[in-house]
Amino acid sequence: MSAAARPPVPSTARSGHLSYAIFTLARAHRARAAGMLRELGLHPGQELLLMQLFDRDGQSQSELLESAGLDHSTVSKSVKRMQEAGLLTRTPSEHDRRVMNVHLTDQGRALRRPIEKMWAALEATATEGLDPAAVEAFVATALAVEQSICRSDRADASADADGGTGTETNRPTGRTHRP
Amino acid sequence: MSAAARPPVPSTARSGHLSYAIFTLARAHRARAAGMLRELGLHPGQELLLMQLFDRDGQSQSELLESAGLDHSTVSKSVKRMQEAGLLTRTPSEHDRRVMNVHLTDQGRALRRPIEKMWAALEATATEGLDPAAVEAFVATALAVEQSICRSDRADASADADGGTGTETNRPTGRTHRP
DNA sequence: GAGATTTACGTTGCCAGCCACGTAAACGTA
DNA sequence: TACGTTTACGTGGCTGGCAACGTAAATCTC
Repeated sequence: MSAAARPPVPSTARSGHLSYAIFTLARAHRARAAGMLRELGLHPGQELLLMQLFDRDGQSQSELLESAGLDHSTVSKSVKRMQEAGLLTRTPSEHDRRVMNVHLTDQGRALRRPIEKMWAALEATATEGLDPAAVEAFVATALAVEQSICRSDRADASADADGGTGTETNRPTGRTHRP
Repeated sequence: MSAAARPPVPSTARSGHLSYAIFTLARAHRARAAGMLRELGLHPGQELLLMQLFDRDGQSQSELLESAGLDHSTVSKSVKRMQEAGLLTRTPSEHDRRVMNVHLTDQGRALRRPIEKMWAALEATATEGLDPAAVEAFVATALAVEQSICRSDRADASADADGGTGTETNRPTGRTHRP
């Protein structure tokens, strides 16, 4: 836990210290968030779904995964567990018998304020002793980086026409994308 | 894939847009890295262990988890899988029969250049069209935020004298079965 | 209207990651 | 020497997350 104080940057990553910074920062941030969420009885990731439901209760799972940016199987499993925990309910839609509408229970709704407080505390911790202008600049750059990555992601998907795989070292599953 | 273009920030997270930016950026970055690693036959996280071994081959697992910042069980399992994949070997130490020294195989060593290229490509993608000064400022702020979080983490750990939390809503920590 | 396609979920399998428990070995102290 | 403590691992259990397959239902196409 205390080892993260001085991250010994591997030389292989030295050519990409921005990427490495993102990685280590995200890890520390995630660990801190996980610790705070644990006090609320939540697992990391669940608070995102709840926040989406706070904004719009009764979303379908597909809307939920779109707004939260998750995989549908992740949402399916998480929602199931949160239902068993009594945080929300799943009711089949009347108009479309495929969709499941997710509604908060009172118990789930009761978590809104604690989550808000947790989130604010996390933000206060993160921005402690920082110039607000630096924070704004950071957020702006973060957004730009994220958009660059997404843009490159789309470009990579469209340039995926080549069928050459040739990668059989491990088995991170065969590469299957592209409709 | 197209959904990630415009992240609909939940209102509950609006009080902490730096945290939210970290979260979404890390997700995009991680997804991009995972896609590139897949072409190398690696799973996300494994490249960090390899990079540590590139710098110092023959580390013990405890040194490895310290330098990579991971849990010992994670390292134990990942190393085991990577051993089965032929990337490295685990040999018991002679002086201390508890420790396992991890050495790269030729196959693992052969991944150094591809990982370097992958890392550089990822960095190029991330910093595409960005002012180098903005990148430097971003990295500096990221480091400051990370240190703030770690500092608060230590403070929280020392103030952990009270054991009873009273939260039995879910069960985020152990407590799998009642003691 | 029959068949193909798309959509919305469910489910499984696998991996990363953390926590907790357990074990063997080294170490420390009485 | 005996015994408790620390260290280094291994393992099981649980969750988050993604890929892939499967199913039911809505929709499109002919």
